[in-house]
Amino acid sequence: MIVKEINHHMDGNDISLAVIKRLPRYYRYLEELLDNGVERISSGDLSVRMNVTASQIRQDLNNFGGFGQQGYGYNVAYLHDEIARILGIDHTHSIIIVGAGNLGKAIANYANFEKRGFVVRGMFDSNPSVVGSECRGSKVMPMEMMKDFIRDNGIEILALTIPKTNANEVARIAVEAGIRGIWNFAHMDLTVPDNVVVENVHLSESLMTLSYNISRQK
Amino acid sequence: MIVKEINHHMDGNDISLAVIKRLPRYYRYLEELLDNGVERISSGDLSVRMNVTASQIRQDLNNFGGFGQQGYGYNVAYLHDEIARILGIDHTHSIIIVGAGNLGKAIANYANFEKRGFVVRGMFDSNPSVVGSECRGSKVMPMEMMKDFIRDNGIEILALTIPKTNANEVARIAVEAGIRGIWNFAHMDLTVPDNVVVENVHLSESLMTLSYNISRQK
DNA sequence: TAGATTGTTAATCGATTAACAATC
DNA sequence: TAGATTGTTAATCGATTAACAATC
Repeated sequence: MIVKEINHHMDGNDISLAVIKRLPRYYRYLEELLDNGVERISSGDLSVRMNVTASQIRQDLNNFGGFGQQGYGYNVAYLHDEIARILGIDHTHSIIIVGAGNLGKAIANYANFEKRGFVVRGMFDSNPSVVGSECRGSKVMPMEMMKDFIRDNGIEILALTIPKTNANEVARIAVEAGIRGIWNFAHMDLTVPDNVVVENVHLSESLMTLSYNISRQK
Repeated sequence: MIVKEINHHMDGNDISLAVIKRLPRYYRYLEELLDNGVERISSGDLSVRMNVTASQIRQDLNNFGGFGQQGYGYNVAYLHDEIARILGIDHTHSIIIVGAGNLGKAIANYANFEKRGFVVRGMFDSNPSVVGSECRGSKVMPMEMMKDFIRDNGIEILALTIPKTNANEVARIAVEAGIRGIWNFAHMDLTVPDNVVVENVHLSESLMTLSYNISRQK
């Protein structure tokens, strides 16, 4: 028996990546409107501010539900909170950082993440001379402790800021321990099971894209 | 008189962003093949390694030229170098970093960039207590010196690792001084002239995407 | 109510994949 | 030469934009 899929995508897994990648930007603009005391906004007004089409905004939002009202537009506070809920940032997430180098420390010290509910619960490093050092009020632990730490503390997210050499091995252990997502800064593609999410931040690739665009500029 | 556009896109500005974003990944895989002593590769073999279609690889590459040979495939070293040339990383680029916080320092210390020809020429910060401190062999300079420094040293790229409050103002000054591209880590959209390239790295947005995907995972 | 603006369908546009003749 | 594999055209698929009836 075929059940017609309901509109609001309760299964949630058929929304295109392009749409999902735009949600945080909507969220950022709504936050700003909220800070400026703006109560409501139409897709037309928002489209001008964000430099996208009003059509796209309405299409994107309607993937998740009808958050607006004809003749009125969208209530900023309400839409803001709905997007937070969609993004899963209406509750906290526990993170550990593996790799206590410059980048790992930068992320650990990044206050804004905590504001969004991403809480750094621990840091790990394989280098004995780094282990034990303090970073943002917590001591850097040795790699051997990672697996149990993930299990014991229900860690959801692993921020991976180590060279590519050991990245897949660390990922494998973290997956075994039940990690849900990996924020990958290592310069390689991780191999993980389907139920584990990987979000790549390949800084050198981003810089190469910039280089390309500069080169092609008249 | 209408001149039919030649195939290799000498004007260079009509290639889709999707293609361009894939180039650094091709480059990374070719580098790896090169390191492993692989001499030639077919689009079919590469497609298996990279988990994309062979068709896409051939289409992407043919935006820039016919780098392969029927019955043979692609010469790894040659294609590697050609992609480097396309990306504009066959020569060095001068960078300054504005914002000598954790992230700025992390980028400054990131040896891999130098390997790709991105050379950090200076760092700047508005905080007097940071100015003068050493970072990777060079002293952090006060913001007031940035404009002249860009001009005098022919700086191409500005890595912007400051809070959003002053980001647009710094960008404006850098543009006046002749900057070609901005690698923007600030949580906002910069407003720059058309001939200046902006590449955004919005870390919190990346983390929100990860959060979304975790939430939707069964 | 009249005007504004949504939600949603239809039309367009662009990107990906498939297919195959060309050719090494 | 025969087999392999490209470069490229055509077919398909998906995403964006336009249009407008529904409705607040």
